[in-house]
Amino acid sequence: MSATNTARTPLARQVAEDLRRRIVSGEFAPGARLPSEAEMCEHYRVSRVTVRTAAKALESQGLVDIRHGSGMYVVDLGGRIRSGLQELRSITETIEESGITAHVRRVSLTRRPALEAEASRLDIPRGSDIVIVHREIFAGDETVAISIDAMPAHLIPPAEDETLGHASVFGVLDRLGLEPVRALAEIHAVRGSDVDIADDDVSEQLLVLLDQVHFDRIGRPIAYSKTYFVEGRFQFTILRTR
Amino acid sequence: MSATNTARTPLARQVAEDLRRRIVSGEFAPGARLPSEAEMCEHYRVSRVTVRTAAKALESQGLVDIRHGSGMYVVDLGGRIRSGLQELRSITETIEESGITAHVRRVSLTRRPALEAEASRLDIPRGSDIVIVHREIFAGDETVAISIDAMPAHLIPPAEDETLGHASVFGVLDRLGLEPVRALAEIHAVRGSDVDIADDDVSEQLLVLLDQVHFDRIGRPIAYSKTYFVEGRFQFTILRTR
DNA sequence: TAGCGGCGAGTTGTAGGACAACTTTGAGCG
DNA sequence: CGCTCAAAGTTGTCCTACAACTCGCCGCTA
Repeated sequence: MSATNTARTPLARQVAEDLRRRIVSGEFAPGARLPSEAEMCEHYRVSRVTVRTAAKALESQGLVDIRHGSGMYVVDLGGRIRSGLQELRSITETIEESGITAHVRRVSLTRRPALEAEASRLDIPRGSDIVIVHREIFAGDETVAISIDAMPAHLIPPAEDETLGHASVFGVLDRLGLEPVRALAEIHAVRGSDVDIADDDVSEQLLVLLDQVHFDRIGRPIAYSKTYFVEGRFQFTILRTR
Repeated sequence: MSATNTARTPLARQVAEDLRRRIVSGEFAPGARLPSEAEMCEHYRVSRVTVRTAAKALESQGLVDIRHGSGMYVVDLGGRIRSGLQELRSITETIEESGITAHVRRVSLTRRPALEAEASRLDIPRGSDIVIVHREIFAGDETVAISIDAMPAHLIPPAEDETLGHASVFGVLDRLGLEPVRALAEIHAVRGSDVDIADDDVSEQLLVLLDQVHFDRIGRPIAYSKTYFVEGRFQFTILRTR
């Protein structure tokens, strides 16, 4: 890393991401003290302001703890995972990180007019088309989750229909210049038998529904999704901070 | 607010909290541009470093959006709530904020030796005493949630037994100098009939279980709690950010 | 010798000024 | 009317300095 800002990503963000990578990679053990701000300035060849901005970002992510007069420490939550649902990343990615090797099967991809409720959630004219991707995520032969993703059709060129849904939906959105930066999620408990897309494997189970709307940087909704996790087969966590 | 730092809370934090208060109070509408950093410096009588630190904190809380060369804007999520579970605050407080006027009833307070699993979660010697508070939160005559809080008994002087659990447990912990700054939460879907503390009102319902461990600044577990939300009666949200 | 107190080095928090990078606006021109 | 571009405004980064806090070391004392 150098002080010359070749990319358009702010320096502080670059530093934060590298620091984050080094921490989760285990270069710094939980509870360990990180190098001082002065040392990091030398290492990254940036000013103290930049280092501090990066450090503060990691702190509010709950990754490190900054103590006045003492130093910066890697947060130790007793071996429990620290990357949780409060950080926006794809569901498949989240599941992978928990150590489960998951497979994704696209059940269907549909283009059809949006219902009233769908149009209102995506803030689009009622009756305009949306793209709906129905997927199943499983580990071995067990279903871990079922997901429904919906996006305004005008955002997705038909050429993408082939690829969309076989891997992360995020990847496709990124390629189209639609970067979701925020998502608002609700959580519900539902019976598998009450979910019409559930197959036999899950209809007897309880499900945790993660009901989300994704937004881009300027606050426009670009997708919504419903992810049904089969209770007990995959456990996500939420790190709450002050 | 003044530049003289009378309290021991850092200036940047004070500014962040006041700014936050002003935003949620509606002084700045969603989508509106906030005063520039320079203007805030004058208003709060602090340096730009402090203002920026506060602003960055609010940004990573998902409350504002800072755009290089343009300004700072209140995040607009289409009227949906923005204060979610990713921020650590008491459950009662969270419920109140959603507009529901909730009442708390303490069902019981018990001191007894910790079971194996409990001791391990709280990182205390097996068999040492813990304090268990069983509470019910309701709106009108409907049960909204049932909660179980457990803390190492040696942290709670018996004199507190009277008050503990009639309001927020956080308040008591604060007074004892035990400030929880992080919590790791798991979420489960459970049947009311499978929860032994459920009364008749909820035993027929589905419940969302929020299973948490609370930590202090240096990473010691100081409490764990299980909160059972009756599905459909109170909806919490999670704001996910990148 | 054990305990206490305080000094000092190291570290994070805040201040102020300067310039770079970026966005927005609007005046001027074809 | 639409385009270019200069200028003003705003956030990003750098530098230097000092305040506030933490922690270990060392000497003093009982």
